[in-house]
Amino acid sequence: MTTLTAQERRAEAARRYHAYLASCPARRLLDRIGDKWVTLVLSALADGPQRYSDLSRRIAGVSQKMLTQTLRSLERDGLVSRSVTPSVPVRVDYALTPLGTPLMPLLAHIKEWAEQHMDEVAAARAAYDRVTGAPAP
Amino acid sequence: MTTLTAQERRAEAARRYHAYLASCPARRLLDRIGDKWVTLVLSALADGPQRYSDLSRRIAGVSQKMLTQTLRSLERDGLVSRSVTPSVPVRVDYALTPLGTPLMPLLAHIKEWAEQHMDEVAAARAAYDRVTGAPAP
DNA sequence: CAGAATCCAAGGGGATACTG
DNA sequence: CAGTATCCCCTTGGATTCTG
Repeated sequence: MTTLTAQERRAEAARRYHAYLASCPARRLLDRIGDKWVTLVLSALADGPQRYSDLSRRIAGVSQKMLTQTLRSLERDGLVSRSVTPSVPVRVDYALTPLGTPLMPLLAHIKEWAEQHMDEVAAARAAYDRVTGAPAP
Repeated sequence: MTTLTAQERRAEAARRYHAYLASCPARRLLDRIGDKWVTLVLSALADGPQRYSDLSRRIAGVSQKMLTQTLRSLERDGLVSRSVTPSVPVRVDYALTPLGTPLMPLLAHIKEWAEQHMDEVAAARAAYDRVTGAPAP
């Protein structure tokens, strides 16, 4: 007999659901481009190959840790290539790959939607806060 | 004289950059749809209005806390409407608004891209891990 | 039924310092 | 120059309990 409490059944359902989400392509994509630095790095590289220090300057708000971590993850995903020139000091160039390039039109599409609709969202938010009386607790 | 150390100048640049990002429409949109439960709730509601308990069952992995919090934020953004029927016990229905509805084609577009390309990303990831010898530290 | 409130563990991410 | 390593804070989110 599988005697499970309601709690245990819910926990099991949640576990399965998480496994499902981990395999969902759309969710995986959103996890990547939802990352703050990922989109910024990709957008910067859309203008052409860049050195590490160039990226660091262009994306002024990023820490070295997050920049390196983001670049590593993008390299691992095959979206960005990393090429080292063994000079002194070393020079490292990053660039979009053939796999990463077709991502840019999608980002452009998202940006377009945002510029068309996000002001309405902002207005809705202001109206909501006016009614509830709370700007953002 | 504005005598600033290199650290102070970098900190100031980061501060400005964060302020810029907070006002960037595309970034704000990505922050929303990058949220795990937001997309799942919106997708569920795309099938028509749903009660709280319906959503809770359909999105099996979500806690009540996150479901409520997500619904509140979506209501605040004007993407979802909340209607209370004062019966006993109360009944609450959620639905996409005219502002939230046009978001669905965008999500469909993202999903389409993901299903076309995410397997290549997975392959790149596997190749990367094979070379580096690390499945995922 | 539809939440609100509280507690708490895990992880993300910044600041700093060091290196080949 | 292009990182790596470490510390540490603070947010995120799950579990639990209580209510109208």
